Amino acid sequence: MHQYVHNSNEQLRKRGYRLTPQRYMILSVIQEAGEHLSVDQITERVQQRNPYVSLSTIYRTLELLRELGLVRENRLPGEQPHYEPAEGQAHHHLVCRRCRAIIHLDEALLGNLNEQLQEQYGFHSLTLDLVAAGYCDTCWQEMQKQ
Amino acid sequence: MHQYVHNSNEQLRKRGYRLTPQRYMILSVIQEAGEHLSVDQITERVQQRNPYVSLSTIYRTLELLRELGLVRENRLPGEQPHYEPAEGQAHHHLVCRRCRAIIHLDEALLGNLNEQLQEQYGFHSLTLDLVAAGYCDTCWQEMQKQ
DNA sequence: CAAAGTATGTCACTTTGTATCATATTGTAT
DNA sequence: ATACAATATGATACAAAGTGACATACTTTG
Repeated sequence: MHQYVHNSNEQLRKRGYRLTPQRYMILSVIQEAGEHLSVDQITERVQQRNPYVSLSTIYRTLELLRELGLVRENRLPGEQPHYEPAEGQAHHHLVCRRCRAIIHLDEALLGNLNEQLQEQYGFHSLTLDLVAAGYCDTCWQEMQKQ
Repeated sequence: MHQYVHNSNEQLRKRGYRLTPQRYMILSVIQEAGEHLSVDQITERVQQRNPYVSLSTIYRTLELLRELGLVRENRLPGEQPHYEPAEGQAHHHLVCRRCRAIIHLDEALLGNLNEQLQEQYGFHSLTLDLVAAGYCDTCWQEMQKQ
């Protein structure tokens, strides 16, 4: 079992939940994808392994994993929600409001902001997601023409 | 006309759009609310002024204003999308994954990151939205007990 | 005024997400 | 090992959120 799934198992059990085959599949799918996945994509890939996993389970599981901080839920403006493993502490996106291009930014972008916020507000196990929305240069030029 | 709505009018016309009564009402409602509003709340308040404004128009308008960068669309995990005037350059939230409490953070939190990103990636009129998700101290304590 | 471009309202529809509940699985105590 | 409680799933129906198509209306321009 991969470290991420293994660790997820512990997190689940600590809170009285179980790592069922369905949850295992969902975690694996999210872990193995190199990119963030939509509910649709997750469903598709899970059902390739076992077509009888129900949509309810997928929604319930994603909600649970989100609450436990095991998956990160990205909700960029004008996009479906996407899910990815919450392995790092941060994941940042630069988005064009016009063409909707998405650029992933460096995790380390915000320095030690994480620790700062935890201290200042008494929060725990923080993850940071920055959404920077603007116009890419191409779209900007297009817009100026009009 | 308030400065924000006035400026929105210019932005719209520059791109060949009009500030119709419906758009004016929607902008005003968003501007006058001290907090960010859901589609529901916006609809309710707009229809108090004129009950014949249709839902389609509200969705279409929000999408347009978002694309023009006149309203900011916040999509926090486990929350409905919320809208607020995009007057400042940034708006940051600290969210508890368990009780879903939301704390608004200082606009200036990220320093000159805005300018940095614009230069580095050639983006224009950037707005930054940081979502910091974790557990508030109360929830954290609760969770440890189990 | 006429024509073109822009915007709205209505309604049907799709998509996305939720609630309920019977059934199944797992964990715990005896 | 068995019985019981707790947890999890699948199915179905349902609710909520959002979209598309199109006829009508309003503005702008000439």
